[in-house]
Amino acid sequence: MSNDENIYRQILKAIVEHQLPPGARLPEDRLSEAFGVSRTGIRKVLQRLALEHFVVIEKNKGAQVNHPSKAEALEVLDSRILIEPQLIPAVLSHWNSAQSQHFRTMAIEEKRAEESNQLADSIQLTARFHYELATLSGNKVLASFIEQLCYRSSLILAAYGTRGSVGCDCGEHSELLDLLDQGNADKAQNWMSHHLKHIKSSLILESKSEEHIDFQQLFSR
Amino acid sequence: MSNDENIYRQILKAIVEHQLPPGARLPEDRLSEAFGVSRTGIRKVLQRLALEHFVVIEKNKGAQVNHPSKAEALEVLDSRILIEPQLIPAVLSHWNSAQSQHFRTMAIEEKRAEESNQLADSIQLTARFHYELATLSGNKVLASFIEQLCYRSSLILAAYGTRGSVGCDCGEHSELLDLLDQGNADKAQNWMSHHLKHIKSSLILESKSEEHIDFQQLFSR
DNA sequence: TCTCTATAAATTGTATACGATATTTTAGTA
DNA sequence: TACTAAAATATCGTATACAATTTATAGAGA
Repeated sequence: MSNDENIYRQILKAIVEHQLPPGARLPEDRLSEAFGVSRTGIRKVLQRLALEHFVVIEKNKGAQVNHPSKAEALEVLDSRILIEPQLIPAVLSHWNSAQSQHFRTMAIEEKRAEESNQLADSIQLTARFHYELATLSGNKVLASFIEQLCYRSSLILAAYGTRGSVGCDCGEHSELLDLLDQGNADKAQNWMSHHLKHIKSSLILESKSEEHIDFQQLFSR
Repeated sequence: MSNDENIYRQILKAIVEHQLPPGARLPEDRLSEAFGVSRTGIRKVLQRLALEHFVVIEKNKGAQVNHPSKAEALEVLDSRILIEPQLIPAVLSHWNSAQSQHFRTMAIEEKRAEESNQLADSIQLTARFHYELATLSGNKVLASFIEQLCYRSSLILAAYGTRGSVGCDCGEHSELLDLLDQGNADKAQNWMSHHLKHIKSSLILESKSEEHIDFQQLFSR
């Protein structure tokens, strides 16, 4: 793996695992010092992260971890709701016992991580489950888009998630695997749809002081 | 618009309008000279274009216009087939006579450009029609993904399109507008699906010497 | 004439330099 | 003390420099 790619992944990991919270600043000097490369290399990965919406770069102000707007949060989830269930038929056409076994293992690890409050692992595994499932559809273009949306979802949960529930309370991923093992496309599709809608509806999007605080109104009597 | 953005759009335009054909090399010096900025700025936009799959950067070899593989071509079209028809209901919910008028105008310009063999304009307008329609769905995340897929489709047509047919022979975009004006979601959805499948099936993906030539087999008797 | 090799040219990768902009600190004044 | 202004500091944007690598060229030998 190239050095750039390595740096990219480390920073992305820190963001999606909530080590770098939304709004955290990412000064180029500090990062270049930390990774032992010049600012040139750091700028490259920051620009990539910006294109992928993980950080926001403001001219002459540098990069900070993106704090997704409510609208963005909903759009990301809606996108997944639109796409992921539709991938199920293609996934089923590649489904076999080896695949099943692989995903079972992942689901178990995931559950274990969640139960033992291993936040970082839990987040990673949840995203990977959805991403690898999308990969099984055979369409790499869509799969990598879904991958991005999964990671963005992790960031969204950092901003709007209910504390503790990283993934979903609505049952386990293993339920989906049961349906896939049965070859039941319709039910699997429905399950996926409900699953994502449940995550969406679990977001706390109320007040949360979106960007602008109206002091005029706040202090009027 | 920032200067970077300006350079980015100019190069992207040249690629999707087939002025820079698949495989064309993009040396940093020439570009920096042409745009009157240092290589630093050029590298930035080349890296962006690479992330978006419009160019391919090979270590120590620089950038060249991407020559999409057959698999990539099919995956891009399949992605559009999966998503774009699904957006119709949301589009319809925002549909009104002003929108209709706007798209009618675009469709007419598009037809005119195609009839008078204005390749570049024709390509741009075709992509814009689909992109702006996606935007009307209200989901910016999906819309910008569709935008990218539309531009990638232009590049794919440069590589695998039948000469002349930039967009679609299967009727006009105005047909879709009729269905939208009627508020017929099902038919509009079907139309979109058929439209994209038609474009997909019009690609010439035969022999075309994909990457590796097997001389062993070629000269065996 | 062809092929191989050595040299030269072109091109990219990365670091550094320096001016521009933003942020913080400090000093001064009401 | 509170507020403003100015200086100092931090940080970014862009150009340039130089080493590393690839590509093109030229010449020698078969």
